[in-house]
Amino acid sequence: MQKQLTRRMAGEIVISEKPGDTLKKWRTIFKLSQKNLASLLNVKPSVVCDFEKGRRASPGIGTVRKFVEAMVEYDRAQGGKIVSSMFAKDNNNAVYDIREFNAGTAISRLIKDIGGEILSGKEDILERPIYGYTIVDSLKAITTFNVFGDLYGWSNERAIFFSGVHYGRSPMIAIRAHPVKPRVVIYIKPKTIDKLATKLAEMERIVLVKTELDEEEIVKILKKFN
Amino acid sequence: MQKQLTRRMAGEIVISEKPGDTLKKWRTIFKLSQKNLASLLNVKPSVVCDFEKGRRASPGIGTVRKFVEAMVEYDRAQGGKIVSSMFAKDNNNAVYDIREFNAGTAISRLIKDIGGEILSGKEDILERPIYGYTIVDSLKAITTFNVFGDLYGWSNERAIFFSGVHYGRSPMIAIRAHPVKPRVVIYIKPKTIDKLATKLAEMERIVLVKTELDEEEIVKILKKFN
DNA sequence: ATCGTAATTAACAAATTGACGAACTCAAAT
DNA sequence: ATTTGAGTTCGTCAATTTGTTAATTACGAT
Repeated sequence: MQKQLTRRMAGEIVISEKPGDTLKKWRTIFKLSQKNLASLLNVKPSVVCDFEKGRRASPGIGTVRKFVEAMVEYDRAQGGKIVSSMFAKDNNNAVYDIREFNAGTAISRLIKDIGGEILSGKEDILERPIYGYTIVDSLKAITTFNVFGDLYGWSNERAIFFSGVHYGRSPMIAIRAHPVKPRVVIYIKPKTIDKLATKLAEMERIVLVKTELDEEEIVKILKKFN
Repeated sequence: MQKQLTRRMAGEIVISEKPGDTLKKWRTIFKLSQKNLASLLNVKPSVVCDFEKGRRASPGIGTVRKFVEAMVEYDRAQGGKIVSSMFAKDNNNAVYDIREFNAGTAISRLIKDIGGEILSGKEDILERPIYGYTIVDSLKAITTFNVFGDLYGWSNERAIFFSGVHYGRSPMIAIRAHPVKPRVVIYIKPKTIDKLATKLAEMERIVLVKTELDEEEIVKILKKFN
């Protein structure tokens, strides 16, 4: 479990636009001051600061490893609270399923196969292809920070399924606010549909659909797509 | 999805005992020669080799980032086959089961619990911890291209179970050829054991074991491990 | 107003990286 | 028998990193 986390942290730091910021993020998650962390690493606090501020553009992997391992080891010595909470969070992840298709699939076919009802979307868009989908719990998606980064696979030409939808306002507002838009939004068993939701969908030229199938059934059907 | 993979690759490289070997593992997964990769990176092939061979103890994260991003980007330009196959766990039926442990488990305990018989492996290795296992059908593993990417989960410190083993030559040869090695190889109900298999295991310092339990029973037992 | 703590910045020496190119091994192919 | 391709090894050197010390800023709590 620790090893898994160190890998994830390291990967995140390496790929981050601003490795220093990511480093800092983790340090604060582990509730360490620069001084504390520095002493764990047997270096002066200014070194920690230099890395966080990006003054060293490309630190060595040895440095990164030392940093993440020191933090995880420190937590373990304290009882491993942070690390295990990290994995607890992972279990109630907002993303129920995410997949890419190998070939494009027409939107109309997807809708037909899942027995969807179109709430908004002109016919000319319906034959456009999509290349994947994401199923998210709408509430968790909004409360969990950062999910939006993970919502889109490598193609934005995709469908996003929202479960736990009441009126469908919040998900569409979130999409409206986000710079990258999906082609299709599908509400899973919504209670009712707010007018604003369809209006926003029209403005964004997004196909809005509702279905009465649950997540499990949808995944089963979409397994056939490739 | 690409980003997820780049992070995972980067994390694996950074935390690896031998970053160079891990780098090489990924290069081979992406079916690139050193020359190919070098040209993607606008460097000379010897540079790639130096990193794979670990000439630099602690390469910068910029280097790691360049490497993994170049590979993923290359794959994307080719249609994204490798990356998407990485995420398609379901249609790869060569893998019967794959799991990570939360804590390390001594090799000796694993062997005892599954009633394994040690064919090769010195005592000093038996107390080493492993962090997960993979059960694969040996024939399918070899005929299906790409499995080797999926064989290793998060940790290389793992056991690999092979089912459908005749003499146990091919699986060991495959392991011999692959840059990243498991700690333990377990043959499920082999007919007989070829001498070459044990010899290769010794050369690689891999614990080679056979068991008469079938896949189902093994999974049941390993469920208790965490 | 000042104290203490946390964080930032600058200047600097020693060590290491990142890249090249030339020479080399080892199979496999011509 | 030689050529080609893939990979390895290593001397070299500019650029960068790693770490130190010391000075500076920022900010709550006295």
